[in-house]
Amino acid sequence: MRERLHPEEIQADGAGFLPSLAIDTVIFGFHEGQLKILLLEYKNTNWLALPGGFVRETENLNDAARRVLAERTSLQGIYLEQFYTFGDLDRYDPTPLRAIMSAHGLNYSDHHWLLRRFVSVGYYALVDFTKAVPVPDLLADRCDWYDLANLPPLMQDHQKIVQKALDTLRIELDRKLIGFNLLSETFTMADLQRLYETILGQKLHRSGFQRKMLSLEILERLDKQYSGGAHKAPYLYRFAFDKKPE
Amino acid sequence: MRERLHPEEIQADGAGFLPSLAIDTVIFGFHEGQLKILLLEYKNTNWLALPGGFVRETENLNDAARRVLAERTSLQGIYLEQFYTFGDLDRYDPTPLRAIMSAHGLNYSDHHWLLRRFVSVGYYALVDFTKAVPVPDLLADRCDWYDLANLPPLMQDHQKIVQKALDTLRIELDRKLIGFNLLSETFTMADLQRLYETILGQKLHRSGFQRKMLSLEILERLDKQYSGGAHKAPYLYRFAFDKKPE
DNA sequence: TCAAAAGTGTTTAGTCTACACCCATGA
DNA sequence: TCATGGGTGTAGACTAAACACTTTTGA
Repeated sequence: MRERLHPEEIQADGAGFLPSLAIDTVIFGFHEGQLKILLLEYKNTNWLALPGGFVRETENLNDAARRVLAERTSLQGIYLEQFYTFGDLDRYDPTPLRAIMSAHGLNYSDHHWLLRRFVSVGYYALVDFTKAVPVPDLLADRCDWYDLANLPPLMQDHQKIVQKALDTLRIELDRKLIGFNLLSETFTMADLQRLYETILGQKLHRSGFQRKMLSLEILERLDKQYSGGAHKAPYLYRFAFDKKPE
Repeated sequence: MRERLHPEEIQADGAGFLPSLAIDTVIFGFHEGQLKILLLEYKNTNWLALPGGFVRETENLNDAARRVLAERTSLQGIYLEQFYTFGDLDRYDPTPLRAIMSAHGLNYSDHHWLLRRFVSVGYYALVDFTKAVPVPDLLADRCDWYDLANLPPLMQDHQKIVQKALDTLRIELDRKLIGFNLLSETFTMADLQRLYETILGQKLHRSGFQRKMLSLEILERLDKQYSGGAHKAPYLYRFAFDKKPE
């Protein structure tokens, strides 16, 4: 079921894939008050990059993005949104990829399809941190979460892609009620508020936030959660998909 | 200065352009209370299509869109925004293009690059209707404005592209103050309101609209316009770019 | 002086902010 | 019973909607 980039695909002339077109995904997670994204670390280099992939000739663009997402997180049915297509010429810098390929003991000609210019369609995904199982791709030896607030340098223009994804996420946050996709199925109002504050980068008023969220009428109140803390137990909530479809 | 698709480019194997990648532009204009878009009519067929083009190998994606826009409207420095990239498999229907090429007396093999699958990056542009000079491309014999409210059937998925462009325009309308790009340099408050009402598809309250626009502090009030009507003359306004940059 | 359109004032309703208060809970 | 976090109440500020009133213009 799981499909990966196979060696023969790397060596071939890109056959079976649409040429000059790539996909990059910014996969957001939320854990311990921190927004995180999934990054790949390439073998024998210090290059960090966004999970990406290519579009099969017989595959919808959006399906290709879903496939990339599923390959890296082992998750299906995740919130995924296309946000921008990056096509500047200065994206085209074969140096890192050549180094990565060398690290694999592969030395291709400068005309290898992976070294040519790509236009890349950017997607962002919102996943439940506790459910995702990061899986490296063939060229990488690690796939891990990194704090968005403290990102290491990224390959090519991936820093710019992350920034644009975050900008889009902030704008869409209240318009599309997408924040819930970053939490477990049940959560407290405080969890939700911490998430919103982290994404937006600003404090929100507790009582106002609660009222606003409840007024949307998309939250289902469940039993209280007895956390063991010396204070009133908070209610748990669940996002009720059916109550107000987008 | 003006660059067009030359015959040798059509006949060649797409050399010089990024393969499998296209650009489609939804060019909005506003005239006599109607939102309009520019469409191309192909020779000897009844096919109508959005102005489009391809990306040169040595050209930024956004520059390619600007080039396409300039070629069709003879305008520079126009508001242009990328809004979505369309990559479904069912976009791929070579029938219309084959018919168009036949109408030109050209009979190419099924492997001609124009007949292969394309992923298309969608842009929308907002132009001053009175300034644009529609210019057909090589394959078309007409380039004209059509009422958005009464569109004829379009080629391939162009109807869907137009709809998505309009959806985006509506969402961005107040967030980015982009409506002004559709009017002449000076306009009355009534002009502006009619434009907003047309884009949003709903009536707005006159006094509230006026106050809201003025409160943005981006409109510069000029002399009154004596229209000859038997009523109070309206002020002319100008959009003051410098007052509140985006 | 009248009708029509433009500009502004005013009343009202709704929403958001800030603070306050009470409740539940385990130490 | 105390401290702490959770839930709701409420007064004031701000914003938006609806309506009314005045002004300007040419017939």
